[in-house]
Amino acid sequence: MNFPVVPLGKPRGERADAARNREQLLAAARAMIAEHGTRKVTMDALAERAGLGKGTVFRRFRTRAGIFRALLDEEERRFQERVLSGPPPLGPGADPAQRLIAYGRARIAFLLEHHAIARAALDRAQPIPVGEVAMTRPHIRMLLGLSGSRLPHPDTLAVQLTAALEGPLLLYLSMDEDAASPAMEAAHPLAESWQTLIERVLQVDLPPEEA
Amino acid sequence: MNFPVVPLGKPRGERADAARNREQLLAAARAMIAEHGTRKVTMDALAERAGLGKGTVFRRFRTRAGIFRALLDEEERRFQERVLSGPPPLGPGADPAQRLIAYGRARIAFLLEHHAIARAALDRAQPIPVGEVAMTRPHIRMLLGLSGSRLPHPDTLAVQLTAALEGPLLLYLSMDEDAASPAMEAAHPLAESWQTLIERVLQVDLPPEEA
DNA sequence: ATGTTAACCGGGGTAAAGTCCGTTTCTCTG
DNA sequence: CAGAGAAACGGACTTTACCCCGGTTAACAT
Repeated sequence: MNFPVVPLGKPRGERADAARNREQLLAAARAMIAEHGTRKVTMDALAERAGLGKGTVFRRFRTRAGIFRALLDEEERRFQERVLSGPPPLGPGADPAQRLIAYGRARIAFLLEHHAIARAALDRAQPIPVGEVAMTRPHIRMLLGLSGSRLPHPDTLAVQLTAALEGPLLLYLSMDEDAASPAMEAAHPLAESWQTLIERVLQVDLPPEEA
Repeated sequence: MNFPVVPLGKPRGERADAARNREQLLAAARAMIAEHGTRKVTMDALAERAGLGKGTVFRRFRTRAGIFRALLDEEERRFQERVLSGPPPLGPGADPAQRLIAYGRARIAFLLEHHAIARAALDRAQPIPVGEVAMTRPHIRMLLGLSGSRLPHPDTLAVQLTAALEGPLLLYLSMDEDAASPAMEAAHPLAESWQTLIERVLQVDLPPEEA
């Protein structure tokens, strides 16, 4: 009697065909976005392009926003790695204030780069499942805690700082579709302003040390 | 050769029937929201309830979100009046820091009260037309200017503070549909936290003077 | 190998947003 | 008051997100 593969632990592994199809769908979505922007990524078109049925697309991603969330998740994982184990000041090692500032800069760049996808990943039906696609709030929360600054409601403040960082790019800034050079112009003041915000909230005063 | 109608001046006043119908539509929408929540306000149902055709609904409001924007605009106007000409510290008269804090408190209460409509007014197709439905950003911008605090990028900072104030309620907090008592619980720390934010950004320190 | 089962596949079906265009209604002028 | 022109109306039409269900297939145990 030989032991079966993976006796338990996971309820069940993803089936091989399913995995293959998911890759095909994500690849097709990426291609369609590159060609025509997010607007043209319809469920029918995506299914046809990937050579699959419509039902399959919905089983994999639940909703249209889900596709973009999945796409974003990949990038997000890379980003998260840089934050969790990359070099300081983004990664561990620097002091909390500097890490917050560095995080803000990096996050703004990230959101700018994936702006179209990030917006399409929003689903007005449900609020953003904080901490799933977004690591921002818990990370900010942690750094606030490490900072040693006495803050009355750090959890709530973390929510508000998260909104201050991501909201402008998700909600308020226009920048529709093109946004190549105007993006860079918008990024700079946002990052500067974020630094000011952090310095004042943590009551530190770092000299402007740019790269 | 006689001159055509309305040489110039106004493009044209709104036609009487149009005005009447708009009122009917808004009233119907309000009733439907009160009865079944925003989810059940569909364009077809709204048209039927108001005794009008669907085309009419779309001409008036362009999009589904437009209905809720219109609804919100009315409340917003009332709110705006309190801010622009009401008693201090919300209205003019108090010092900028206190007004910012008061504005935040009032705004949080406002968004809490109209949470469902505000969320339904979001349109992921277009970003928020800043300054149209929302007076928040310009108001914050003005008060930052009046505060005398030297801030590097006040315009951008105003955007971020706006997001910090409105984002949590629009984007991140769940609170779906019911939110009567949990709402009040959520409101308090948000307001406290907003006060901290402002105090630190403006580098003032107001003693906790509660009502 | 092979039976069992749970997950997957596909495509046709529904509901709701948004568009079009022929028809009706208003309003202004003479 | 009559008539012209502009604006508003209405509802059928199109598009698209999302559901459903019968048939199929991969994974596992024996």
